[in-house]
Amino acid sequence: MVHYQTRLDTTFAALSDVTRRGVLEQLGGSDASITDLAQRFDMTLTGMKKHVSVLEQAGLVTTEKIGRVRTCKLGPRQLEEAAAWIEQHRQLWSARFDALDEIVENLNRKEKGNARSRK
Amino acid sequence: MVHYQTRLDTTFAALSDVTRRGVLEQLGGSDASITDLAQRFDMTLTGMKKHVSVLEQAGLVTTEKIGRVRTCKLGPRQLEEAAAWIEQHRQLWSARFDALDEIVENLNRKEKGNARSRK
DNA sequence: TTGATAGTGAACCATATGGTTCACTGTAAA
DNA sequence: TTTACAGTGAACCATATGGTTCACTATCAA
Repeated sequence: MVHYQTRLDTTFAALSDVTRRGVLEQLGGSDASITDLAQRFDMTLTGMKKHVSVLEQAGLVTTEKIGRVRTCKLGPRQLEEAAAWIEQHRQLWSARFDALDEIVENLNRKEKGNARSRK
Repeated sequence: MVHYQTRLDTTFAALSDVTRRGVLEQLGGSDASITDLAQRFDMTLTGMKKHVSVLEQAGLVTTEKIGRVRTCKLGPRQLEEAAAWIEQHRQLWSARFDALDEIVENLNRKEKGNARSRK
């Protein structure tokens, strides 16, 4: 049905790494340079740069280089899509589980009824 | 703070593949065997088995083998965790963006004020 | 002008991922 | 009792991922 598969792919993939989720939390607090982040997560500049690139690719982060420092900020609200997907399916899920609950309950009730009528 | 990093890793990783998200949608409709799914997604049995294993590992799907067919159902509600993480950060996000909006607005207002006083 | 600093890119490495084929087991059906 | 079917596991393949080092560029500061 939907067509943003690839976007969702990259978004979820970006979120599937502890370090990157950490970076997002960090940036939730305040903007930071690559160096800041590399230090905080005990990693090479190059390594952190890669993570930031992945996040940027996924639109979760935006960066701007001023002079020689690149500042990273939380990006446009791409989490929305991921949230929407999950939410949609969570509801589906719940519906099914609720249905299941109901069936089970009905069975229990019948069970009781049968037990009573069998007496 | 939180400690379920690994769980989140596997959940998000599981969701980062189109086929697997497709399987989840499929199972949202009705339970299915590996063969069913393999056909529907034009893939080897072995390949689909792997996907199902990943989903099962992530707790998004449960399976039960009866006779020679393994039936896959939506699993316990592991989406909750992922949803919770995203929701939490979405709010953080929004807060920051709202703050930004406010700052911009204030700047605009000041701008106007200055313009007026400069006249 | 000379260092130090911040980031970048290429090359490399080990491991993971998404897929296949092939050989096998266990179950169902004729 | 054969034969067909559903699934499994091992081996393999190409590509992606998460990380490193090293050599380089650009910029800031003394």
